Amino acid sequence: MQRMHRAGIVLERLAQRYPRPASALQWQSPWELLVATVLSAQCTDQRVNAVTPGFFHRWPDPESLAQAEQEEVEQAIRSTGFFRNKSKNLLATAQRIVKEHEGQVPDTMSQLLALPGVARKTANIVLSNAFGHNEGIAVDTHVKRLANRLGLTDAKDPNHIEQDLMPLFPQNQWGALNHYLVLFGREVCKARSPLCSQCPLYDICPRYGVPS
DNA sequence: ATCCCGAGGG
DNA sequence: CCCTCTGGAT
Repeated sequence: MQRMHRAGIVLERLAQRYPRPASALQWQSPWELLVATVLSAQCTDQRVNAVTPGFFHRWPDPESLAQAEQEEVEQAIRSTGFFRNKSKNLLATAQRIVKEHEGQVPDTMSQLLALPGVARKTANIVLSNAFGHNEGIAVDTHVKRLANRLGLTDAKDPNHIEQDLMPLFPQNQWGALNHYLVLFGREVCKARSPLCSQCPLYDICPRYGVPS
């Protein structure tokens, strides 16, 4: 089966499984989505959701966070792990947004990548979900794993995987696509003991029924 | 012990 | 390509 055809089925079936890809859009602003995405690194969304209400009440926009002390940011996000890196980067990002983008989260790839702590995965999430720009596909550990299992790519480097995936999917609604892929990887095509018996893609998966 | 919706640096 | 950063859940 050709990869293009396989990708079409992936999109169609996952759209059925996740009919309302709104949870990535639960955030009120690009700023909230950016912060939540940064916090989600190596951390479950449950723990992210535990700290975001307090965070956004205290620092609702880049202007307010830009004036914070790193110490208080660390305390606020401690439970999400990597808190020193995350707080330093978020603080510097907020200050840069105030200084160079008039307090608004930028909406271009190059401007997002220039923010400390923001690489392609985070930039793609923000571009596709906050701004509706279909510039790239967000490749995290989940997407990396499932794309390989489904035979959509043989690459291991996330940037190569993204280049392999982009031509396979119609270049629209990538916000929803990014959401589907991450959810599916987390909930079904799990790293250990994947739920193949419940998988909507088992019949097109080269790995279905193949031991280990 | 091991893993989790990454990014930066060597 | 490798390593490090982190707490919390299991």
